Amino acid sequence: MPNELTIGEVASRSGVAPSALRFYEEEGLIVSRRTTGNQRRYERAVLRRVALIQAGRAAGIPLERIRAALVTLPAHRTPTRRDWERLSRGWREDIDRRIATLEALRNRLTTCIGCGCLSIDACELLNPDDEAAEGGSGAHYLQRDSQRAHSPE
Amino acid sequence: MPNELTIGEVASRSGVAPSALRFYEEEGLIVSRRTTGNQRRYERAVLRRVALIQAGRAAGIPLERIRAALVTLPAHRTPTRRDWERLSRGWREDIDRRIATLEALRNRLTTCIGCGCLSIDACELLNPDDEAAEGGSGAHYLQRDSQRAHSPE
DNA sequence: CTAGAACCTCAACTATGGTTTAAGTCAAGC
DNA sequence: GCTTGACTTAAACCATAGTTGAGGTTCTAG
Repeated sequence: MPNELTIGEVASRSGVAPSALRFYEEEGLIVSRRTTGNQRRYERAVLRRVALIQAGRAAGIPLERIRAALVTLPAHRTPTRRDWERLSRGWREDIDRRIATLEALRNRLTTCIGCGCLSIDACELLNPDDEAAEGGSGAHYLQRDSQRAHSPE
Repeated sequence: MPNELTIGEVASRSGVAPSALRFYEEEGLIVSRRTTGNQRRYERAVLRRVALIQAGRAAGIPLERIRAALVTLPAHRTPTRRDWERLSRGWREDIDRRIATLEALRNRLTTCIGCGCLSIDACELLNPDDEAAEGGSGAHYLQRDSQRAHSPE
């Protein structure tokens, strides 16, 4: 059990491609020391950080926000509950907001499908502004959140 | 009340930039006829389609999927409940899956914050593979969905 | 000592979802 | 009839989140 890891080891253990790890390092999300031969060596703690990055990505949190959260964590020492609590609070709010947006949209879809309304023309999702336009834009109720995620598969 | 709309009218009524409307047309999500002077004129029905595009975008559904859904809708006639039902069923599943993923992550965050566990090292979110790596990748439980959305503000 | 796997850098490329810019055309009001 | 605003195209550009490829180096095993 080595206590320093090569990029390949981190990659296979975390499921993140070496190219992505290098990219995360460029972006300041993780760090590495270099061997005399200029190869990266990672502390085991980097696995935790990479796991957090993956969690954040899965939640649609932009890398920049993840980076901002990670810099508040100790780079070497195991994070304390306090560290972790601070970090996750912000993300929770984010996730809550995104869930709320999706649920609102889902409800609207359901209403539009299930409604016994005489005319589909009365549906607010399908008819943002069509008849009753009075300047401004339709579909205000759809808050676009700043989510982003990539399917690397 | 004109029954054909210029691109500027569609833009201001829908809240979508003219450049985006042209882009949607290129991508086959909407159509327009041209005046003798080569300017676009839109049927009012395009407003409904644009509203759907916005709804899909807000849900993180990729444009290509939205396009696929839209081609099943009548281009000119008002969609019937059947049309609409068919389209929205697929999206609902998508939204449900995305909500489930987010909720799973949120629960994990909450557990990790709230747990009275002796060591944060025991947390599965923070320790995907760290001690107990047996090949493969960590954080399997985080299904990355193919969401995408942009904040145009 | 040498083959081959794993690593290095840098630049270019991918995909999505558009915006911006340049150069020119059209439509409407005065 | 002319100015002004809205429209046209095409190509270039933006951000995010990486991947790919070329060309070269290092590490490890036999």
